[in-house]
Amino acid sequence: MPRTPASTDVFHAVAEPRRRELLGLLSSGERPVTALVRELGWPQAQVSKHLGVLRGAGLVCVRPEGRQRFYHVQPEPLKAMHEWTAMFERHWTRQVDRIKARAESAASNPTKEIR
Amino acid sequence: MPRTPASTDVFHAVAEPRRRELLGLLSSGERPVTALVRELGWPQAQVSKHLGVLRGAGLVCVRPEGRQRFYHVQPEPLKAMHEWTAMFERHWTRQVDRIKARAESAASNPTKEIR
DNA sequence: TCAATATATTCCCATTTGGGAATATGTCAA
DNA sequence: TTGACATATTCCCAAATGGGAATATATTGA
Repeated sequence: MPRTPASTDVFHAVAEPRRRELLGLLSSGERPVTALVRELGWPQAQVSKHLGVLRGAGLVCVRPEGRQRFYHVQPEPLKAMHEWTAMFERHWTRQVDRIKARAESAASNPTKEIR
Repeated sequence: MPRTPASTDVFHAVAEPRRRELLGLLSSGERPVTALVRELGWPQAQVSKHLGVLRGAGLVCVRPEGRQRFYHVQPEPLKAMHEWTAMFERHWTRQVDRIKARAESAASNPTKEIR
C-alpha cells in the first residue's frame, strides 16, 4: 500500500507546522527565498526544502526573476481542505447548540446538575 | 526540535487518507468498531490503531456499552482546521476573480492573446 | 573569466509511521 | 468457570520524514 507522500499530498504538506508557518507568511504577499530566510530565521536549506514540499503539493508557485525566486501562495488545494473540513461543520454547530441548551437549562434550573 | 506527532496533532492525524475515510464514515453516525471493520474492510487491528490516533488528537470520542465501544466524531479540532484554511479564502476568491476577468476580457477582445 | 549571490540538492542520521501478525484485555453468556 | 466475542496493544519491519552540513547550480557584475 503506497502511502501519500508529503511531497504531493496537501494534507501531509500542511501537517508540518513549519510549513503552515511558511504558508502563513507567504499569505501576506509574494517573497523571494532570502526574505523568507530572514523573516523565519531558519537555515536556508530548510526553507528551500519546505518550499519544495509545498511546491510539490501545488500550494506555492515560483516566479523567477534574475537570480531570485519569488514564491507565492497557490490557494486551490487549500480550498479542497477547507471544503473537506466543512463536511463536519454541522457537527460543531450542533455541538454548540447542545452546549447552549445545557447552559440555558442550567440557568433556569440552578439546582439541577449539569450533564 | 520535537515534531508534532500524529498522535496528538490534528493536522497530522487527518493527513492520513485512511483516517479521513474513517472520520467520514463516522460523520454519518456513531458506530461500534465491529461495524467500522465491516464497512471499511480493513483488519481490525488497523481500525483500532487509527481510532487510537484520532482519539489522541481529540477527533473522536468513545462511549463504551457492554463489550462494544461506540465511536463518534468530536468536531472541535476540525473547526480549528477549517478556520486555518479560511485564512486563505481571500486568495482563492481573488484568483477566481482574476480568471473571470481574463475570460471576460478574452470574450470582448477575441483577437487578444490570453495571459 | 572569476567571484559573489541566491537557491536547490545530496548525503547522513535519528525518529516516526503504517502495516501485519500475534497476543493481551475486558465483557458477557452458558 | 469457561469459552466466545469485541477491542486494544505489542513486536517487528520497511519506508518516509525532518534536520544539519556540505555541495551543486544558476545568475549577475566586475
